[in-house]
Amino acid sequence: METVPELACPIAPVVDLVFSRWTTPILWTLNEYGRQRFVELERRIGTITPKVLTQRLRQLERDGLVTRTYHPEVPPRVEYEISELGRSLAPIFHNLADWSKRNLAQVDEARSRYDENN
Amino acid sequence: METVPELACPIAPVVDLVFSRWTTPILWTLNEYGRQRFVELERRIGTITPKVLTQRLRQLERDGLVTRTYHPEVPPRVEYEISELGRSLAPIFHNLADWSKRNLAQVDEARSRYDENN
DNA sequence: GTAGTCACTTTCCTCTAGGTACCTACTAAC
DNA sequence: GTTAGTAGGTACCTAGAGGAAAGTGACTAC
Repeated sequence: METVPELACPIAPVVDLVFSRWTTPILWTLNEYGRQRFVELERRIGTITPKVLTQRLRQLERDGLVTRTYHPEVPPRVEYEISELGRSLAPIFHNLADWSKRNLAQVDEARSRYDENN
Repeated sequence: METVPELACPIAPVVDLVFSRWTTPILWTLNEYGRQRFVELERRIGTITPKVLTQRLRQLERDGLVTRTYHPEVPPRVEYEISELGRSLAPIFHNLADWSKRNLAQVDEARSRYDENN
């Protein structure tokens, strides 16, 4: 009998790692469009603020899912790339996209049904 | 060029659905231990409060991932069960557990390396 | 007549993630 | 000399999620 929530659910740590706020769009974009600069990420994701993007990128770098390359030029140039470890998540992302395609409509139906009956 | 974050990342909706706070432990527990009552869930998950458990269960029921059965007895008895739609997520959970087993150590190593170099 | 069980509900409170806005150094270009 | 551009950093503020604690209703057992 464990009181620690991590042990009640073995995937809790990886969920924290991969599916915390903003990390999915960042990893997805890096995986989809390859190595790119800070502003490119910012524009592609669209609604993220630079402060939060920096925070999340630092965290992902620390976790070894993203590689940061700093070029000391003027103006400065920094490139972000998904690491090999990060790329190993691609099949899971693919599975999720697949599940989404197949079942998201059922979720919408369930919601409509639930809302009709209050 | 889309500014909507959902379109920048096709799996954003399913991430919101499945990996928002507390939903993973709940779904995992229901999938692992089968149909069970409110208090059983509460005890197994351990640190969740009744208020939040109710909220999350309602949401999962609305999304069609969980089935709720109310028995009008005294004291009242309510049973929760994972739905077929919910069960279709099991392979994804399995993949995550698998990835976790294989790669979580590398994440720890990456963190140690990062923290050493400040 | 009081305590206990269950599945919540309600009220109040805290805490922190995230947003806004502004600042930084450095140089080129106008 | 001022404007632009990059990759952030910093200070301040707010909304909302979530926790704590107590209440509820209906019945039973003691």
